[in-house]
Amino acid sequence: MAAVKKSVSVKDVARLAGVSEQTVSRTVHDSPSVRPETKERVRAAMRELGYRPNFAGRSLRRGKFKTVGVAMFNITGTGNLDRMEGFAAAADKHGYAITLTKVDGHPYTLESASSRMSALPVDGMVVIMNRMPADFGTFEPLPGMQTVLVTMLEHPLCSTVDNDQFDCSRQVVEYLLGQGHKTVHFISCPERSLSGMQREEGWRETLRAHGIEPPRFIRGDWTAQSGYAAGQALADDPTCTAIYASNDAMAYGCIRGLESRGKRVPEDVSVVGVDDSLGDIVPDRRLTTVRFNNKRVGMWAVDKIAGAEGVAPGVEHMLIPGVLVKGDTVRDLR
Amino acid sequence: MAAVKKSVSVKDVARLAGVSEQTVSRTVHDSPSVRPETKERVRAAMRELGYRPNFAGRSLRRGKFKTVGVAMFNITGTGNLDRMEGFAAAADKHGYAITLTKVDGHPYTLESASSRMSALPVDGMVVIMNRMPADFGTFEPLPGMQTVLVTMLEHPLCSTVDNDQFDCSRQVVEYLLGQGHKTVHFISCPERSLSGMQREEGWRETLRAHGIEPPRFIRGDWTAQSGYAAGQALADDPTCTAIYASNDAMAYGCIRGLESRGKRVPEDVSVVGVDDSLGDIVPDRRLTTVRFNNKRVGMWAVDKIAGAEGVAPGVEHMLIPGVLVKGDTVRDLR
DNA sequence: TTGCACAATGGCAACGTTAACATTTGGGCG
DNA sequence: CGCCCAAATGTTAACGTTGCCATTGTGCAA
Repeated sequence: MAAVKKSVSVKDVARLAGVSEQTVSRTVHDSPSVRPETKERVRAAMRELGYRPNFAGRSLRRGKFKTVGVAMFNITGTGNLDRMEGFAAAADKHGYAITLTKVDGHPYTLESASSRMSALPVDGMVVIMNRMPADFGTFEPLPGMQTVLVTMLEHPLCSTVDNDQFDCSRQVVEYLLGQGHKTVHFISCPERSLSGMQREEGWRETLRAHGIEPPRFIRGDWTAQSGYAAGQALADDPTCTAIYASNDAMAYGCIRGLESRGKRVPEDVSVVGVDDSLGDIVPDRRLTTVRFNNKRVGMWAVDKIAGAEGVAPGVEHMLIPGVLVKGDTVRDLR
Repeated sequence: MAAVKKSVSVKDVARLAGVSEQTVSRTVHDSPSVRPETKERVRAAMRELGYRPNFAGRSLRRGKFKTVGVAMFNITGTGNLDRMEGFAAAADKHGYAITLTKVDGHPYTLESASSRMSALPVDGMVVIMNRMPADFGTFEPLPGMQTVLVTMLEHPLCSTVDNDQFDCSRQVVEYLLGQGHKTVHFISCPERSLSGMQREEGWRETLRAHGIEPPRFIRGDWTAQSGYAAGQALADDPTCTAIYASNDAMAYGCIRGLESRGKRVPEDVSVVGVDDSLGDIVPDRRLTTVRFNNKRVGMWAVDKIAGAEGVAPGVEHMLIPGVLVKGDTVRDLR
């Protein structure tokens, strides 16, 4: 029969097995200094009572939680699922767990994420930044709580990791220029998006680095509808032979918008997106796009915390490049 | 200066503020029986030392963790992000946190999810089931650990919650029949998917309930490519005036496949999908589809655990219906 | 036979917090 | 002036685990 007591402790197991609490503890940790037959007796007692180690007692004793906290201002967001996959994979590897917390974005500060985490059982924390927190410059992580920010911006006190948005734009623009296009038009995104702004900057800077003055760009809102409108607007521009859209949805919308005005892709205009999110959704085309490795971003963040294991860890900044995936929406003009 | 000691405890604060540890504890919990000026003195000490309550000590004392564990076999999956949004929202409401764990799917058993959670600081757990676990019938939740399964199947010992997949198909089929279609063709999904199988069953049963023998259906693989092939195959079938696809990607692929064979949607054939996932991705169409409320599914699961608060909670089964979203891909034949 | 090394196990204390109970203090009232 | 009550604060113990050190038992060499 199961025990009546709420929770079974080492003490109960010890009593039943006729050994000391210490021997039970040693058995739990499979210490070599317990005789096999004793171990078996203890294990039998554990099974009979349904013993499972109490996390609180254990971490109180050890002073470690073996858990990494993840603070998100928005749970729903492109790439978050892959990042979580990375968090979970890295945590698993180190025997850690992940504690997830939604942080209210009013105000949008690192401080609010940090204080939200402070009373939770975590050894370190990861903050996913979508926008620019008001206190980014002045924020100090909690003492003893290693804090990793998921952002392309560098922080003096916190390690950071993110997709390399700037490099993403560089790859796209240089690829298109390499195909003989004289310039690259751009469909941007809402200004509040940090990663989008970095893509925009990468586009502009790369063109300039090749001596090309960036043309006027269109600001979309991430949706295919806005890409569609942009495509229609750009269809009449004779200088426009290549379009780079901030994400795949806008790129696809743009293609349809161009087609609605009689332009063909890629024969008349080349189009490139970002995210590689349409592979299973658009059946008759293979969009040229950039695939990020968000899982790796997530793994890096958790590795940084769980892998440190007491070593005083320095602040590091990691950028993970995306991969250009060539589809059938770009034409070689050469 | 910050303290040199690793962690600051109530004892340190008490010493600095010149009060007892108990008074510090009372201040932390804002007890009315501490004089305001004393409280202020204690708070000043806490600030100076950078005190933050130790989770392990607290839950050891209380015997509660205020945390719900979520076990997933696959992190990446349609709707998981929305479900997590729901988990986090409900947890927040009750002052709980969420601990996320990836469970190895070999073997794919509830037991492995359960034992993975058993040593973590959680008061209850949620398991997201994508497939049928080998031990579904025999599984017993850990004593004292309330377990909620996210699945449409009912379990004798665990509460369950999920989208109502059966009702989803019923809504779609009855809507199409109501528009005057004589039958509804179906594009299914891989057999291992529980929710997909339930959609298939709902399609079949609803047709039969209307005295219609279900036509042969095509098994897709969730991708637009498979939907495209299905659309091409169905284009030549004169009895096919309405197609119901197991998800939006296949529905969209199907539309393009039909169009590639000269059929127009909805003039010649009506098409309906499931998930409402293409709203921001397909610019020039509004697919008729079913929108599920995964956030509500997630909230229900966590509410069930965090809202119970010691009350011995009965086993409940909850199905959350989706909403049919009417787009422009269905024609009224009447 | 004694001494010694080593294997196996036990006793104790401490981690940080807080519920329950105990004590002190001050004020009002007869 | 003494009594009692309530407000404010203090003391103690316990939650479950495990590191450290002590103790016991066993076999072997001297």
